[in-house]
Amino acid sequence: MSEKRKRPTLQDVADRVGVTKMTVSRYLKKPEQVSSVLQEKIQGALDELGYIPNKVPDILSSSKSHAIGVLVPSLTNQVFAELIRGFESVTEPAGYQTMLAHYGYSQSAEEARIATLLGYNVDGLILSESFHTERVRRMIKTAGVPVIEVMDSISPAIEQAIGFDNEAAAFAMTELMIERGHRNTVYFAARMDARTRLKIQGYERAMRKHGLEPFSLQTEQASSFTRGALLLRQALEQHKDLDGIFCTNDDLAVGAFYECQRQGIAVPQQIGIAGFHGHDIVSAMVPRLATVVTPREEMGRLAAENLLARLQGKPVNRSVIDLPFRLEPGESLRSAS
Amino acid sequence: MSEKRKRPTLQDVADRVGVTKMTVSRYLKKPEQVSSVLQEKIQGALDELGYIPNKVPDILSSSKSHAIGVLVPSLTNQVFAELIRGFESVTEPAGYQTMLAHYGYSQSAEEARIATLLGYNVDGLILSESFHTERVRRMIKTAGVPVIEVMDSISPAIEQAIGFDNEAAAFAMTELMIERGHRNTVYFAARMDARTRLKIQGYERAMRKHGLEPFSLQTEQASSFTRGALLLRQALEQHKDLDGIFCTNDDLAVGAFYECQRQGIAVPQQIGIAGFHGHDIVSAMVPRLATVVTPREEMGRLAAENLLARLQGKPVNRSVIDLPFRLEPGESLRSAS
DNA sequence: GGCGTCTCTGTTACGCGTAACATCATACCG
DNA sequence: CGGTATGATGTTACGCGTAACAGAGACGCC
Repeated sequence: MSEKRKRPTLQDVADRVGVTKMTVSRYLKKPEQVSSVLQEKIQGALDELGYIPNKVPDILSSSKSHAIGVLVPSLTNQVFAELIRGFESVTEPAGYQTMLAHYGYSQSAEEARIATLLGYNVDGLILSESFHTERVRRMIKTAGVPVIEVMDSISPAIEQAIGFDNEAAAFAMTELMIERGHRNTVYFAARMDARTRLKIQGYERAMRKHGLEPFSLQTEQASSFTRGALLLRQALEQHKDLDGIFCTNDDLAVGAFYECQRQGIAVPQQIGIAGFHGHDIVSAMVPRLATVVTPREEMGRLAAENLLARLQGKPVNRSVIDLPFRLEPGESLRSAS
Repeated sequence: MSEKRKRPTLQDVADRVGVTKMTVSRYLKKPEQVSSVLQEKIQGALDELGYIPNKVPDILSSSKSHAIGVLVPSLTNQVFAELIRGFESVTEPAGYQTMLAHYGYSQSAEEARIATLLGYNVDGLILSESFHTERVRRMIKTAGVPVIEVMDSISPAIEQAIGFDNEAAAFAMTELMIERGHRNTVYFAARMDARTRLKIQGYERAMRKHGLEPFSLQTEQASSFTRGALLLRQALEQHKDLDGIFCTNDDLAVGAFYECQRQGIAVPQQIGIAGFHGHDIVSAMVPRLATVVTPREEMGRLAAENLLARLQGKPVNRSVIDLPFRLEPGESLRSAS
């Protein structure tokens, strides 16, 4: 019973039928090229042995793996789950397998993950970051695989970027808050990555434009509901006149809102709250929170479509695709005056 | 410029140094086995050419890919993101790459994904389901890779299961609700998978034990905050005496709670609410919701540790590992009388 | 009957990193 | 100095699916 039975190969199937493995291989790819007598016999042998196709030899000789490497900073962040869902809605029907890796917002980890993915001969790469080390750029160039950067419409891209304008989005929301009378708005940031810095820039630009003093609270920790509550308590201590908070993502905003509830602070009368991304929760809760709705799934879909096109040899037509965002005022900002 | 420069191979590096590729291969694995003169030269050539290690030939000849296939029904469900985080916290330091695939709760899709993953010669599989088609069982047996099923401590496992007892967890929470005076509790279910059915069984067993009539609302849709609100409206129409709802996961519970807020229904005085899993949000919100806290990350970690042990040839010591869950009463149930 | 054409199957070679074994030079020993 | 141990490098073969080409038989056409 314990003979280590090896997984059957094409040769095993061929031997059983009495043909060469080439004929079996043909049957698997284009059954009509094989005589009908053999078709049946081969299918029978495949079933009996339980043959499982092995892609590895073909990857070795053709260097095409039909797998795409997707790098995200974090999986527990809903944004990236939705991005991946959009991406796979295109790649999966096209027969591409996703190799997912995450790097915890660390550039050196990103570098290592890219090397690993290229070691499996992925046909293409999706990166969720717009700033990369020289080594990363070099590896990608050497490997010669198409790459798309998502999440930000930053130029110049390595080859192609698909995203939205984080700076402009933060600027627009900040202006909306000011317009609604939240002039002493504090920015809540977590996980200081490149995108967060862009958002802070947008926030600061809007504040300064209106003659206001920007003030941001930053933490290296990951964002979470709990973190939002902590930041709110911290902000109340440091900034007595506080009348608004703009959070780098919805989690912080939701957490901050709950803390307001606990402290008996009226939202939006005393403090206005805005988040970022437009996840399901901010529109489900009472009150609905203001947020910047970003095109997560569409980014994923477009990235997949463009990558597949390039795998078919089509050239990059637009090196930067800037998708629109949308301001959702919700009920957590004061009424327009 | 457009000469299609191929990715450098070990041979290219070797040629540049004037040795055979075997020497370069040795340098990469055990540098001390190569003379110090060559060490420098080889490193220089590696850097110059930007050599990227290629795992595929080795996978072909050794059938070891150092990759593990992880199958989850859905990525946007936070539960699985946390499971994967726990899993990778062990596999990543051990040098294993995760190949993630999801199957949208469809058995035929699961079958196809498993075949694809085995096509890449993954060294092991993690499945998030405890019920499988005969073909799936056969494929796994034929491929001869170790498999671990997570999310439920169901026996018999294909080989090994690591999870918790969904039926008992639902039973326990239902009893707690009854004890707290929520005797007309309705069960909210979504995505009718095997685990949901087990939870419903636990709920029904508890209700019947106390002479109460079970009543569950089910939808094939994915669960979400919005869905929880819809189900609450539906429940109020169909069940006038309703004084409690127990949701198959936290998302539904949170959504149902917000709908109570909108309708001016007092929680927990009029309706008690309980969720399932213990995500961050239910303990951050006001009031904190009752929930069953499940060991998501630990399941992932344990699954990884056990799988790695088996890849090193250790036998399965416990075929079913039953992890504890914990009832968190929160503030959304009436006080103990 | 001879020739081209078509259909089906077989043959050969390829991709590339590494285990296992072979070889060679040097060092060390009694 | 013969013999053996040691270290460094080279040689060979392997894994397995598939592209490209080759061959064989059947058929049709003039």
